[in-house]
Amino acid sequence: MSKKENILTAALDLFAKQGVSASSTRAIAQQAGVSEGLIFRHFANKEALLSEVLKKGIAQIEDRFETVLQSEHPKVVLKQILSVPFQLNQEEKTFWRLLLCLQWTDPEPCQRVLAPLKNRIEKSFKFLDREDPKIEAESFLLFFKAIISCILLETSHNAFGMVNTILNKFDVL
Amino acid sequence: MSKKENILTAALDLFAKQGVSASSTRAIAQQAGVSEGLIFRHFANKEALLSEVLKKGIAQIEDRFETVLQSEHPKVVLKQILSVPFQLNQEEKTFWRLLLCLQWTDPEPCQRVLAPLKNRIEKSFKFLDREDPKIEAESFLLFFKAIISCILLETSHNAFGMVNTILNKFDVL
Amino acid sequence: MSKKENILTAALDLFAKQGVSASSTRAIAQQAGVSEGLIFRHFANKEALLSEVLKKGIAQIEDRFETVLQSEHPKVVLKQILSVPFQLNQEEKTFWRLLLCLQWTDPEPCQRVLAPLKNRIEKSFKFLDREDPKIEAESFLLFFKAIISCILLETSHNAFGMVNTILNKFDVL
Amino acid sequence: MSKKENILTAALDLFAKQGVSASSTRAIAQQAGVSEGLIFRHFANKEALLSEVLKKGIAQIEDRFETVLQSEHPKVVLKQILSVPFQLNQEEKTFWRLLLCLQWTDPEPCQRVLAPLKNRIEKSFKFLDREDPKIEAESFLLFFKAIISCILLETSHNAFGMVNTILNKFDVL
DNA sequence: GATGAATGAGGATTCATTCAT
DNA sequence: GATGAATGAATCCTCATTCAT
Repeated sequence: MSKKENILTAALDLFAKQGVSASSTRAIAQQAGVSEGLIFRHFANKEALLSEVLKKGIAQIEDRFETVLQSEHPKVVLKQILSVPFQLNQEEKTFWRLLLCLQWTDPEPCQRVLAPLKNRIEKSFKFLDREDPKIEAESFLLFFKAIISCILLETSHNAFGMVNTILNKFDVL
Repeated sequence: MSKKENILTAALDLFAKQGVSASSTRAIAQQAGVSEGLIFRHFANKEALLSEVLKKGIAQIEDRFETVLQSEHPKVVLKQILSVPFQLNQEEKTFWRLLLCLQWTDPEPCQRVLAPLKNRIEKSFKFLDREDPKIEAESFLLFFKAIISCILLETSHNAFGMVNTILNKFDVL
Repeated sequence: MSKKENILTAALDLFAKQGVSASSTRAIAQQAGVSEGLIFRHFANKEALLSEVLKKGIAQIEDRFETVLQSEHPKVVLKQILSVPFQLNQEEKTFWRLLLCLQWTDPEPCQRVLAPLKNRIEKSFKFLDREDPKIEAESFLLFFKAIISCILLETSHNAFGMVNTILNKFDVL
Repeated sequence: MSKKENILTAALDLFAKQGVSASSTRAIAQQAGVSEGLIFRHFANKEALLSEVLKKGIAQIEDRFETVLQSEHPKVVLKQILSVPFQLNQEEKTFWRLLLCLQWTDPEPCQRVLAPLKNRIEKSFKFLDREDPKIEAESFLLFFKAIISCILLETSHNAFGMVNTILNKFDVL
């Protein structure tokens, strides 16, 4: 792994764990095993570093969805979506944590990630001829975000049970 | 309003808007119209200030729930709970934002606030003789949090519609 | 004890223990059981407080010497002088500590206290017809200071033995 | 001279002149011709800076004694020891001032420096078959400290005369 | 006489960032 | 590409001191 990648990884990790402004460039450099100066050779400033972290993470998330959302069957798609939170690897989890934590300061990245998903969900509910597919979709997406939060925060022991309950209530099983 | 209260208000505001570590005591003092030193005459340090902000906010939230959860009717209770996000005044909104933003660093305060609510929800679903009231309750609570997030982040234009959808799906209308 | 005296006592104590600049007026007020503002009602500022502490302590020391230096016999006088370090009460010890600690910043108070003593010692050695009474006196005074330091710092277990050795060497037994 | 050494020199100087807590890091930086931040890149904190100042100074003092205490003759050794205060260069003087000033807050460094000296003195008096070499040694050491203080504080015009008087009284000429 | 709220300057320390090498 | 020394502004916090009560 190149040093630049080390920096990106360390930054993601610390940003997600402690928040952006609580993560000093010094701490990032240390965790990356790199001199502090090097950060600024690769990235114009801390903000640019955050941008690259986000860019990289968003790409990863889009990959994940691409592999998962290949079915044409609307119910399968919806089930697949709610299975995503259980398939995340460590890096993806960390990145989602960053997205969700960051949204209170800057909601844009999180929305950017969720926008295509929302379209896809809405399309699925339209396919299923629901009365109000827009609201169904919004609610479903809300739950998607909530389940990820729940898993990342380890709020519940039974996230999987909740997903089934919800799928049932949304009648997509 | 006493200067101490000014400080608490300004701190809540900035903490919620920018996060705790991005809110300098100087900025808090400025917004409170107070000298920076005064903060540390009233609070041992920034952390203690945060603690008091949380304490005050939690008390307010508990008040809100107390007035709202007086019905004995389980369905009424559940409906009332999901109506809370729409009744919040500005200060309550700000405090919820702080709680939800903070949970990624320190989940305890948010959990402390939600714990009694969860019990109440579970009791309601038991009353309603649901098959698995625990999971129902957890899912319902998840939505509660999600709806508040949604309102605070202004993610959707139709939070109210979603609440109705959810209430419907949970069969509590 | 009046509050003003409380302040003086607390100030002496802290000044002697931690040095003047390391002793905050807040700490002094606390230890005196008094509000911080009161210090500045009784003393113009911290420096004036120090002055009064010194004034009071110097008076005490002068009292001590007055009672001790009444003999006309030169050898008795010299022995009496070296007995003083063993007769100090707690407050006097504390004040000597302040004097000796302070002398590295401001040697004047210590010198003011020792000047009359030096004259007395010199007179005694003149009485004893020593060859160079001035030097004898200076050396003797040096020992006096050193013995007090030694007792206050608890550097030796046998300060008393040292005094006898010295008295012997100065041939005043 | 490297900037780190500049800082150490400036710190020694100010610590010795004004005491540790009265010497601000800003003042140290100014006198060292260096930014305040640099102090904390080289030393963890003010206390660590003091530690290094002490470490460096103690090494210098040990050097001084090593070159001076080479004789086997006990009387020569004792004379040499009392000659040390007159041979100190400016930096050594400053450091002794720090040691002696500091001992009222933290006696350890001064004792650490004097401990080996005390042993050496005691050994010398044993060689000379004195009745009570331990007490002789302690008294002699007391005088050594006192003479240094006297020179640093410029209390007397005739420190040299005193040393001869004492050497005489201790019968080591 | 006494308090406690209040201040603004200054305390140590950390920050993001630059630069010579 | 990579380092580590260096900076100055900003951090949280403490200081001596003032003032209304």
